[in-house]
Amino acid sequence: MESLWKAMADDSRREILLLLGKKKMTPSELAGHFQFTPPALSSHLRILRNADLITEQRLGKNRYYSLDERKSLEMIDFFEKMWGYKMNSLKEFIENKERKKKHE
Amino acid sequence: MESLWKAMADDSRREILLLLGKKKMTPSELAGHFQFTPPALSSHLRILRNADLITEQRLGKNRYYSLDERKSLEMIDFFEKMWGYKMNSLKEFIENKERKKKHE
DNA sequence: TAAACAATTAAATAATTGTTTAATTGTTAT
DNA sequence: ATAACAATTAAACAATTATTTAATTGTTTA
Repeated sequence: MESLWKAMADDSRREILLLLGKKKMTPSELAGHFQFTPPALSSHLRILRNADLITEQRLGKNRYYSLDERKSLEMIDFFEKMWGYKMNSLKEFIENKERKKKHE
Repeated sequence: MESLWKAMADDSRREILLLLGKKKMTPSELAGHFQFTPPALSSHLRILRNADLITEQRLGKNRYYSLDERKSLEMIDFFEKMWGYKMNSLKEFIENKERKKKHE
């Protein structure tokens, strides 16, 4: 497992992404939203991390995971090829948002 | 298998989508681009069809498959939730293109 | 330093998904 | 009707992915 698309294919992983989109969380905190055993959750987080969909930040005992925004561009690129659209406006939108974040 | 995201997760299926985006094709025609046995290809086409990513049109002995554009909206919706963006401009873009096609 | 905690990795098992071979359905042409 | 073709479905098998239990790593606190 390593592909972006395979990482997105799992229902629970997409839910994790939605949760991490709201705020960064530790695995323990995430666990409250699912039925997972800790290793199962850990495995999903590793898959999301390998796909660069989330980033990890270690702080003492805890690890904080948060959404890594860069990857959506790659999927948008696929839609662009698929439909032949030029989705530049969307790409610029996302890229601008990223640039803003960096300067916060 | 039935989910949109699982249908998208397979590399070959995404390639099929790119090919069908260019023009409608029969399975025999598609087969030229892959190593699949006919049943394997048929299985992928069924998965894409169940996910409403492609449509089937029977014509005599042949079946023509083509890209069904409606589904991309559902994935865009997910990105919208995930990033909290309002992607209305993109949605309108796609919806307009659809409306145009209908009147061709 | 020892105990407790957060989270992971490893190894085994369970579940899902993909591919093959064989048999079937429906269509055209002779 | 029957032969040939396009594509599918069914059933068995192969491969991949997910989940569990057990063991491990690193961090804090008593």
